[in-house]
Amino acid sequence: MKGKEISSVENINSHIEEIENHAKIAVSVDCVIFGYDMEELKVLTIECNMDPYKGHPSLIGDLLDEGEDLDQAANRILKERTGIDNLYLEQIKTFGKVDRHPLGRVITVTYFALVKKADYNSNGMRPSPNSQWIALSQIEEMAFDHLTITNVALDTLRKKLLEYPIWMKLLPIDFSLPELQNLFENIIGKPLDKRNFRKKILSLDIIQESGKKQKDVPHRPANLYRVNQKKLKKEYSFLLKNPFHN
Amino acid sequence: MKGKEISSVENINSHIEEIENHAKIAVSVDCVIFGYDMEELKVLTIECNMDPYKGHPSLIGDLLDEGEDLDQAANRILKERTGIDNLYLEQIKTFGKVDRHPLGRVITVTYFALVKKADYNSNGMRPSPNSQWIALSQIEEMAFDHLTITNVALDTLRKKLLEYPIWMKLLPIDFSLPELQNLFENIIGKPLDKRNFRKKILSLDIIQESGKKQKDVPHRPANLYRVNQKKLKKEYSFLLKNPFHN
DNA sequence: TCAAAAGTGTTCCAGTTACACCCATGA
DNA sequence: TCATGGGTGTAACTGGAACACTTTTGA
Repeated sequence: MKGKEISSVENINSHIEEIENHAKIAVSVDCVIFGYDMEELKVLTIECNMDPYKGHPSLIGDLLDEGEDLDQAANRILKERTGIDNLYLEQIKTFGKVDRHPLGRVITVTYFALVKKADYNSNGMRPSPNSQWIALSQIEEMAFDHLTITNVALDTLRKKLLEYPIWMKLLPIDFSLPELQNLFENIIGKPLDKRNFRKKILSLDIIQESGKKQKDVPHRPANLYRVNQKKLKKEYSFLLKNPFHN
Repeated sequence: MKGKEISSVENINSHIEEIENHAKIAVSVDCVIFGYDMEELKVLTIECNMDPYKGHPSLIGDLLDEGEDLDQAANRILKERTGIDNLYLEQIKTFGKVDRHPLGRVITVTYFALVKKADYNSNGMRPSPNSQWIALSQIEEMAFDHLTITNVALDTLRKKLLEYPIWMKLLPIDFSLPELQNLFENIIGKPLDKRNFRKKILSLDIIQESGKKQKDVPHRPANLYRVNQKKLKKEYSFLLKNPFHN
């Protein structure tokens, strides 16, 4: 029996092909925007007004424009919705189930972004009235496949958190070690030993004492730290700017 | 000064919007197909016949069809090009620079796949004549942004390799520890200590002696091992089937 | 002076690294 | 008997985990 040849040779990657006549598809970019208010990790959502998901929170996103790169689109969306430019963002995954959106076929490229909540609240912009921060622990359902997306984003964040000091993108300039530990516990989802946590973080040499202390707390005030910029530049320079990986 | 409201409320995720009239875009799925022939890690490529990349190797891919899920498309492409169904595959990243493809705008969702080369060679299919396996060490240029994609795939593979025994997807049923070590060294890119490597792998309890030995080698024949199916089922069941993460 | 949370060191264990010689086979 | 690569154990080191008391502030 003579072997059949594997597939034809014609291919988008090898030969000229009629791209114009081929199926084109709507592509959206959705962002899982994380913020941390010294208590809980939250996600910025907008209320969905579309059957069958009416009333459910959905992620922040938009359709990709013709002449727009993916990272550009993510940045545009973040700027539009938070008022902040150049947020830390990273592509997560692309979701493309045929029936994932009730309006028709839309595949979505997803990103996660990290926002300092103080910036969000104090830029002179008024958030759109039907958007809100929801604590991760409070999220039960979301529109479309957005709960799945949020969970994948959280997994990604968890992993990155242990590899790189991206937590700094969620914190104000001055922060305390207990606040940082709480952030970690929130994201990782389990309590950490205080002494071991401090030892670990301080050994990284990525933060330094600011000299300041907490004020007006009904207990011993914590020392405030800030990021060691030298170390940051030397070892994590990609955290200094918005990384365009594309 | 009264705060300006952030963005309008209308949005693909919140309100009904004219999807039909919005920009639609060609979407392709490209696969970085890895194979290992007991010597080197290789990638399956096809020769590009399109200016300005004529003659360069490119990845295996195709345009996404209207009613096709992303993972489905990846599977279809792999089946078409390798003759094998249900290969191990995982989504890597989506690349969407506006000018990445000379035929027009095409964003590409990329996957990596792992093939046992013996399967590829012995399924009665004749590979298409202009496709070939290229050793990673030999790859210098590729068409489009495929070199970038391949490098990202390799990074992903490197990380996964240390976390899960996905290397089994590259090896024949019976394999020796020196072969496995060589595979690791090939992917990680540096030599490993023989004793430590064996200790580590054997302690995972994921392989067991098959009782067989290498034949016709001009030196002491190595013991052949195979995967411990019980352990595999218990701890890595996702390796038993093609994982549809979407 | 009390309540509340901040800050601080040491010991133990497990996993990783470094390292050198004998063994089985075919030629 | 030689050349070639296969197979084996131990000691030192490193990083993580467990764990309890003292300090500082505001009320």
